[in-house]
Amino acid sequence: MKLSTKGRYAVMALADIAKFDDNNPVSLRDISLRQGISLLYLEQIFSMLKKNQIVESVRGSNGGYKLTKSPDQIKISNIFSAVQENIKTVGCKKESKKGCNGKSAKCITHNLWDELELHINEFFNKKNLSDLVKGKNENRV
Amino acid sequence: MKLSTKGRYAVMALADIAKFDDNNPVSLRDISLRQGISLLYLEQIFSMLKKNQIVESVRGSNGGYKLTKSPDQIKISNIFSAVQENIKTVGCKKESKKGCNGKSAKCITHNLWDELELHINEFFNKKNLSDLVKGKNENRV
DNA sequence: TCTAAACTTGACTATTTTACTATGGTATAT
DNA sequence: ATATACCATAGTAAAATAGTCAAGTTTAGA
Repeated sequence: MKLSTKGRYAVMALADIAKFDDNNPVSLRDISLRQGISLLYLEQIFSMLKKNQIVESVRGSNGGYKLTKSPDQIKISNIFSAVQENIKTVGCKKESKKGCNGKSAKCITHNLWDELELHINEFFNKKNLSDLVKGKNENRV
Repeated sequence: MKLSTKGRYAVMALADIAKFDDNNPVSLRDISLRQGISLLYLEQIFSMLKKNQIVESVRGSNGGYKLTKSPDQIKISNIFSAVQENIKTVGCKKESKKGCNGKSAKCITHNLWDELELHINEFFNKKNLSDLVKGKNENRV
């Protein structure tokens, strides 16, 4: 069970932007250099973030990306759902696998995985971007 | 972020055994049929569970596996660590990747992932096998 | 005693997912 | 005008997942 880079990079990049409280757009090139993430990969991720109104873009030179809302209004869960980093604890929800379909027998552990999903999502709903940038600039590269 | 079948199957299989409170060993063949898990795959998983003293085996015909402890003493976290289903939220712990090594710059989101790991592990430490088999036999296949 | 049922072990493999890279654009500040 | 930035789609190498295959050993019971 591991977190993929897509979700992790998305949060890292947005936290990087959030560290500046001014309204200037931040270029992907800068984020790429600071966070050590491939520029082309970042572009992919930001395309999704933009589609989901987490960020807005400013084109042209000196352009880049800005957050659409203030950091305390952007929850980790918002970011994860935008880049389709979702939690999957159980395969027997949609598919009707043997031992766990709509019929009589429900797999013994089904409830456990549902609870786990809730438990994890609760965490992502509680945390927002501003939680990450407390003590701004202290570790800036 | 998803749970692999190895961990899920291990818990399912052990819960299946725990449903019987008697001391008779349960054969992998029976578990395989009831839970719809490949017998050969189960053998692999139980080899690990045995090495970690979660179960003990009884050889010969009418043999099978028994729990070494009572269900309420077997935590989900014990099972997961036995089959090496571990939580990995961050890649920059051991490897010294750019942007997050031992030096000055610590990746902005590092603490978040550590907290997430703690949050998830807390759940696995709280839950044990007996939590799963409450209302025993009601949905038995 | 014999044999089938059960456990044991290690190697192997197909499929899927991840984590990107490559290519070829379009838009715009300077 | 042009360099710098965003935008979009396709491809792909490596790793992880989810098993299978083969070749045993052990032992209860006929």
